[in-house]
Amino acid sequence: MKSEDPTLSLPAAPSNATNTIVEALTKAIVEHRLHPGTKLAEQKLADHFGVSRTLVRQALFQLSQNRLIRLEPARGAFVAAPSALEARQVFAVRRMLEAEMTRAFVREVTPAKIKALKAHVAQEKNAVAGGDAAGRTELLGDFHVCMAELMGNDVLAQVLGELISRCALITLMYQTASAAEHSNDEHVAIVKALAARDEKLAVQLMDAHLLSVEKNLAFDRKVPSNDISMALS
Amino acid sequence: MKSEDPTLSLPAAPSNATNTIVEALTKAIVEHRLHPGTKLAEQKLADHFGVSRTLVRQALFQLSQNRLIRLEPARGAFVAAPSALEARQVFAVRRMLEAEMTRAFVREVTPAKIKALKAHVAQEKNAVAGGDAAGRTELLGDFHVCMAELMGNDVLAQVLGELISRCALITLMYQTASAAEHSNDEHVAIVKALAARDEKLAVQLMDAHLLSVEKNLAFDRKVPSNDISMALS
DNA sequence: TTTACCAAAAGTGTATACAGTTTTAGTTTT
DNA sequence: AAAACTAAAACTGTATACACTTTTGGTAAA
Repeated sequence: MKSEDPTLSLPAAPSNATNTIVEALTKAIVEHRLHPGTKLAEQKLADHFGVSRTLVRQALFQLSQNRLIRLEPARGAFVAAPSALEARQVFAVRRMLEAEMTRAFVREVTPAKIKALKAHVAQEKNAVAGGDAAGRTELLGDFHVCMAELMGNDVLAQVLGELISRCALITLMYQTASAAEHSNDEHVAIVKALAARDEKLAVQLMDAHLLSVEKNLAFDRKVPSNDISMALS
Repeated sequence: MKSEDPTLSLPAAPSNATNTIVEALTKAIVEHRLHPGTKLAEQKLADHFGVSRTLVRQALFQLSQNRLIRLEPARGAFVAAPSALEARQVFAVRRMLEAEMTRAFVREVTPAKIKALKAHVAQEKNAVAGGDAAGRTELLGDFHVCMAELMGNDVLAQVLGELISRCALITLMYQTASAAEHSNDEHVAIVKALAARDEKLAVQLMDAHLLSVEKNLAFDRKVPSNDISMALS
């Protein structure tokens, strides 16, 4: 489902080692093995990955652009703790963008596209049934990126992907298992409206869905911070 | 007009020297002193700015994330040459996002906000009257970011800003002076509709405006590539 | 004349070294 | 005992060094 057009590919993968580090840290943060606020010291990471600080610094800079970590001048890198305000703003933008996306999707819907979405929703169901919070969150987010990709607009898919990954931390921190199940049900309903070419209903369901996801986040939870090597091993 | 909330501030300005380089290169690219395709050799830039390659590399990486340059593994950095396809996709996303933004703006419009927009449009008029293509393009783009900021959603302003800066190169390459004047007129009309709280009209004008900007880009022009030190001196 | 090849030059990718800052821990002072 | 100070340790920011890859320019072969 990932686009492979080289002219539009993301951050131009600077190298392989750096990307390995980025992915490992992303996974650790997103899976809650590294809690918000945890300090990521460059030398410790370099030792852990068996590379020099140079590559670690590249990786940290990339992660800071993804909003997964915060870079404080002369103080170092810390796992980000997105605020409730930021979450609300991200969701407001998503509602704007996805309302129009849904409208456009209905206008050029095809049986093949519906089939692809249905396949995706089925995958979600499995992930939600299993207990894996990280995989579940990723798939639920991918549904929206999937729609964008099916419309053939790589820029849209990328912008939406960034917005979703930006609130992935938030969603992961605050979304309960039952809320995830609810999301999956709503995806099913949206696909049904898309298949029926019911523009008004599809847009309304999408908007309600995003509002519901946002409303179900429990912003009052708190999380401790912990050790790097523990989390990555 | 710029938001100063530290929790939402952009790429966490890694340092000052790096940012100086990023800004100097951005200006040079956007002002067409560095043409698409031009190679940006690290050592030459380092010499020019009187720093080590380390800082230049950081700057180049940042520019690659802004899509102003392309990073080719083991080959180096080149000024980007955005394709017509990418331009169309960026504008499609902008139309989606800005249609909804306009709708939301009308719903919470105030005299103060209208006043701010009018002030901005007046600034544009001056820039368009003068001959400076770079300043003109920046101000015309800022009108849209300005609307986003007036709505108090920093994330929206940032996403929109990225989209606009992403097609700044395209716009600059292909937009004529007369088209710029046309844009300014359309901004005036949009502000008028916003002030009248005419949602339908405002949205329609915004959509037409973006379509018009896109349609007036002359994608068939070609540009040569040239020397770094010339362009930066 | 064109193509193929090869060595030197230039350039990128990564590691290391060093300077300046922040954090830590111990000691003194109130 | 708490607060204030200080020196060492740890860490970040930047420069430099070196290995490896690409580009270049020239020579030889077709």
